[in-house]
Amino acid sequence: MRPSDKIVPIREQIADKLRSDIISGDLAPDTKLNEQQLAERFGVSRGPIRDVLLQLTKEGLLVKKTNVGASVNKKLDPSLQQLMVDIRRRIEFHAARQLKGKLTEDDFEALDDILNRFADSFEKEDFTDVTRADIDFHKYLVEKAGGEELVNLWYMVVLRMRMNYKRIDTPIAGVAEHRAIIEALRKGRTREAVAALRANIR
Amino acid sequence: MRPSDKIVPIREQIADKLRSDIISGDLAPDTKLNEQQLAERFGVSRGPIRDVLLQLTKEGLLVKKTNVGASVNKKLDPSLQQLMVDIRRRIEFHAARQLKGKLTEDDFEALDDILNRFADSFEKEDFTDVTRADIDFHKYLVEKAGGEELVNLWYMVVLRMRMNYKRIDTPIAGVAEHRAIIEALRKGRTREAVAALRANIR
DNA sequence: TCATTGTAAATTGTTGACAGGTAATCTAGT
DNA sequence: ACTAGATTACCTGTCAACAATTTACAATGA
Repeated sequence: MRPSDKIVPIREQIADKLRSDIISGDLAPDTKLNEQQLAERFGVSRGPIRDVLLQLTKEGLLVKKTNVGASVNKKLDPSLQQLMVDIRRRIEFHAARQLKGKLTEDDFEALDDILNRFADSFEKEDFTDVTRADIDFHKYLVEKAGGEELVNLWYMVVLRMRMNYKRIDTPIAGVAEHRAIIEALRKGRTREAVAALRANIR
Repeated sequence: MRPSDKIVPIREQIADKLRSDIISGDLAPDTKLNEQQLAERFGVSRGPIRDVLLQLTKEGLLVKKTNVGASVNKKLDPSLQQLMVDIRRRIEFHAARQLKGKLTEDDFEALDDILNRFADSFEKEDFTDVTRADIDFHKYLVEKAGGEELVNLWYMVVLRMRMNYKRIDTPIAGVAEHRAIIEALRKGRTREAVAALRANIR
């Protein structure tokens, strides 16, 4: 089976869409999500929608109250935000160390592709896609190092962080920072990679 | 509404039961969980069961494959385990710092109650309950400091850690270690509390 | 006027049935 | 006896209808 044949379950697609909407700020905090409305919007029944809402709740993007429903979570207070940054760094540093000498040429190619997407979207000023590419970039490294297992944990942290960076003050890092990470990894210079990541994650 | 009136949704109870079974080792890794069987066992339909399985998957206790089902996750490899310990410490250290001067007499009472449960279960050699009490103790602190938000993240880490400590080699800390944590917190000595936590989390 | 109680609308939780996919079993042919 | 292909049984994913709960609103009484 070719990679391009990979089928994506409906409920994953819905989850991705909602995640984007929340992170980009299209869905403001405290916005209530109605199961029926979402079901009609995506053309499915309420079952898969409930799954998605439960997932996003576990990821921290939503909050659910019994018999009331799900709504968009609020921003983190500063001290928690700092903790999240700290934890995210721990995870990605760990990934960088694990990956020393483990990345193939295919991997670097895939990372380059993601960075190109990043650059294109940046030029078009499509910052939602920029964010997506940025997340994909880091996700690739984390997954390669720790598998789906670690990605789950990382995802929770990074998504929650991203909710706090609103459109206006988006301190999105440029392409250069990411290239620095790749170059350090390619040369097997773990310390440099870690330093580049530290500068990039904030 | 008195706290004792708090109603616990069925699906929470089922989740708790399954979590216990997995952490205690009653359900070995790779054990497949059949939705229909669980539904009959708990006397509900498959709907709530699916919710629970999805939750536990997000917590990292289970792994789901599309159209195949959920099964108990494997143990973490050592390097990931170490990362988990590291992250858990970060979270609880953060909690200890946040809580300086914030704990009321009621809080200390509640913590004492939990420790008594811990001691009782320890004497009866009911190590499943010991684990539960241990988790409750730390959970209380984390929740007080960071709310449900932080608990979610913490939970994922601590549950995954606990899966690795099997019955035989359970290096469960004693009551004394926990008392030391409480005493340090009571006196407002954050550094001591952090040190006590560091010794306790391993 | 305000508080309270009762009713109605809307929304979530749950259920059972159906459709689609996976994996195990069986059969046929070498 | 062993492999390949077809068939069957089982299980998950999805759906639509029903039950239970909450919320909003209006009516009643102090």
